[in-house]
Formats: sequence, C-alpha cells, structure tokens
Amino acid sequence: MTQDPLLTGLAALAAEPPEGLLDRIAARWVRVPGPIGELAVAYTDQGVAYVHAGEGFTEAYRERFGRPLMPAARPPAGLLPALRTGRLGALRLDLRGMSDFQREVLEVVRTIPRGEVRPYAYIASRIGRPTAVRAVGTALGRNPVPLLIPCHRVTRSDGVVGEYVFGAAAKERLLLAEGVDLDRVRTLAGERVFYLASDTTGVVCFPTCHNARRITPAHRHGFRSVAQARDAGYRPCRTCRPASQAGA
DNA sequence: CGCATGGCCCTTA
DNA sequence: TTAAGGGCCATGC
Repeated sequence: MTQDPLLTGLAALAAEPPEGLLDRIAARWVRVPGPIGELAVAYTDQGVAYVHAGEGFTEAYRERFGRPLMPAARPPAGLLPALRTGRLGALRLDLRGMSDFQREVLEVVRTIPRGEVRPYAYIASRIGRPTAVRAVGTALGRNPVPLLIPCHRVTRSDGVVGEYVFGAAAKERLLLAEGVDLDRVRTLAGERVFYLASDTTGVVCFPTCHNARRITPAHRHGFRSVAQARDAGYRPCRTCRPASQAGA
C-alpha cells in the first residue's frame, strides 16, 4: 500500500526486534529446583532479578516490575550451582530499581557466609545507620532475590530466628540445612550470651562465626555485649566484625 | 527472665 | 503530602 521507508522500518521492528533490545526490556524466566522446593526465577541481561517460591509467579512479577516476561529454555549459567552451594560465584544480579538504602543492606547481607547468622542490628550498623534496624527488616522483606542474597541468614539479636519472605519455618529449615546450630544459639541466648571469645587468641566473635566454632571449651568465654568483651581485653574478630560500624 | 513498651527509619498507600 | 506500620531492639518491671 505504501513504500514509506519509515513504515516499512517500523514493520520490520515489530516483526523482529533488533538483537539485544528485547533483553533490555523484557525478562526471561525459568522454573528450577531450589533448597525449599521449586522456584521461579526471572533474569535480564544484567543478571538475576527475581526469585519466587510458590504459586503466582507471573502475577507477582508483573505487579512488582511491570515488565514483559518471556519463558526461557534454560536457566542462566551459574544459577543452579549458586542455589545448591549458597554461594553466588560468577552469577550476576540485576538490582536496578532498588533504593540506595535497600542496595546497601543487600550488599552487606550478601557477605554473610553459609552456615552463619548475623543480627538485623549488625546490618544496620554496617551501613552506618545503627538505628535503622526495623527498616533493615523491611528492606529484607522486599529482597527480590532471596536465597541468592541470603537474607535467611539475618536473625534477631535475642536469638530468635525471626521472619522471612518465604516464612519463618523455611528460614529455620534453610539454616539447619546450612549447618547452623540453632539449638546452641538459643541455649546461649537463654544465658544472655551473644558473643564468644577465646582467651588464647584474644578475639571475640559472633557465636556462629567459623572462628568462634573452633574455640576449645576450656578457653571459651561468653559475653552479653562487645563492650563487655572489650573491657575484658578482647578485640573484635576481623572476619565476623561484631558490633562494627561502616568503615570501622 | 519473660513480657510490654517506646523508639526508630524507610516504604507504601 | 502524610501517616501508618513492619522480617527489630534495648530497656524496665
């Protein structure tokens, strides 16, 4: 009907988007096995953007991101190992659209090793906002990539496991599967012990820090606060950095 | 020591 | 624009 080059150009666009364009706009998604059952995972050319458990994945994705979704043939490289080992490896994440606060929280949480836990208040201190403790909880409740950014490893200061996007029961199962001795954490908490120190190294740790777990019982000392441990002559562990603030 | 309570700060409706 | 409330925490009986 017309030979208008603009129209033919547009028609070509509609029929066959240029390579890469679609991936910038849309996300792909796959179903994969995870440690707590089947997961739906969405990813873009930037990396994994969303991890969802249970029903209603596409609805939840669209409500939250409002972008088109296309099924993918296979999971992105590195996703399955990351879910299996609890370590990201080279897997990239797409965290665009998060607030600065949320990104800072997630960056710290990301560094908590498998098999260990840290309190919400610790995350708040690490990002330099020691009183924004509840806001940290809110941010983790909105973690778009649970399991990959291990928000299940953030627990309450009083030794209680606390809430979780996929439910408190799932959080507890995950931690046990990763080797966290929750019974011991709870026993210590009952004695008001939230830090463990070694009188051979002079270092004080969070109880689940791998350094704390190797302390011989005879040389182990429990403390209620880092301040008390300091007064007793201990210095904070450089690995788990108890009571450390941003920069400190 | 278990529970209640005020405090805090970011996000959402 | 504002107000309400949440994956919490430290106190005070």
